[in-house]
Amino acid sequence: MARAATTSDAFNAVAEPRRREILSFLAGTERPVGDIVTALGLEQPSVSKHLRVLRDVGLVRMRCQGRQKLYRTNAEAIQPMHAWAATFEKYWKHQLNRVKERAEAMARPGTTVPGSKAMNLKEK
Amino acid sequence: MARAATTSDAFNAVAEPRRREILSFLAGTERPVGDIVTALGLEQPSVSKHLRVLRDVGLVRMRCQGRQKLYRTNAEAIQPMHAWAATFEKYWKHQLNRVKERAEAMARPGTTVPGSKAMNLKEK
DNA sequence: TTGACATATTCTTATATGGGTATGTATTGT
DNA sequence: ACAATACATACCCATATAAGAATATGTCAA
Repeated sequence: MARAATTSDAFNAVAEPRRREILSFLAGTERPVGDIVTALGLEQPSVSKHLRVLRDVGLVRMRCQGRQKLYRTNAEAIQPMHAWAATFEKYWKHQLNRVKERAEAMARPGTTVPGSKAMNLKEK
Repeated sequence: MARAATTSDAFNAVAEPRRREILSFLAGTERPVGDIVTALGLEQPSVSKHLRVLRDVGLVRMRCQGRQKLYRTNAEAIQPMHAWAATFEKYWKHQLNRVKERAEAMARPGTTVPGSKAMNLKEK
C-alpha cells in the first residue's frame, strides 16, 4: 500500500509546506488565486492544485467573483490538529519543568540532582 | 518532484494515522516495541518502521533495556505543530462567535441579522 | 554453542505525489 | 465576435512511500 492520499485528512494536506504557506497567507483574509501566485512565487497551476487539495479536506473555502475565485481559510478545519497536539502539551511542559528545576538545582551547590550521574532514571 | 519524505519533519511524520496512534499510545509512558504491536494490532516490522520514522524526526526517544528497546514520545517535538495550529485559533473563535451571535439574534425577534438575506456579506 | 526471544532491515510492489508544460473554460473588455 | 484575463485540468515523469514476506542482528539463558 502506498502513502495515504493528501486529501484523506487535514494532517496529510498540511504536511506539504507550500500548503501551510497558503493557509497562513490566507489567514483572516480572502484573496484571488493570482495573489497567492505572486505572494508565494509558485506557478499558477501548482497553486491551483494545492488549493484543490485544501478545498477537498475543507481547509479553504472558495467564492466566485467575476472571473476570479476568492479563497479564504476555514480555520475550524485546523482545530482538530490543534486539539490533537494539545493532548501532549502537559508532557512537554513537564519536560521543560524538569530542565528548569535541574538548572535551578545546579545553581544551588551541594544539592544532588535527580537523574544525574548513576541514578536510575525511570521517569516516574 | 514527489511528496516530501516522511522523515523531513514532524508534519510529514505525523500525517500517517498509525504513527499518530503510536505517539498517543506512548504518551507519558515508556513501552517496548512488543507492547505497541499488541496494542495497535500491527505487524512487528511495520511498527519498527514507523518507529524509525518517528525517531528520525525526534518524535520518539529510545532506550535499550536488555533485549528490548523502550520507546517514549518526545513531546517537545510536537510543540511546533501545536504552535502553528494555534496561529489560526483566533479565526476559528471568530467564526464560532459569529455563529453564536447570529443564534442569539435569531432568538431576539425584530432584529436584522447581518449577513442574512440580501446583505452584501464581505466578511470584513 | 545452541536456541529462543525482541527488533531491525532489506527486498518487492502498487500507488500517489508535485513540478512543469500545455490546454481547456468561463468571464470581461473592445 | 474576438482578444485578453483568471483559473482549472490533463498529462508526463522522477520519486517516495507503506504493507508484506523474508531475513538479519542482538541479547539472554541453559
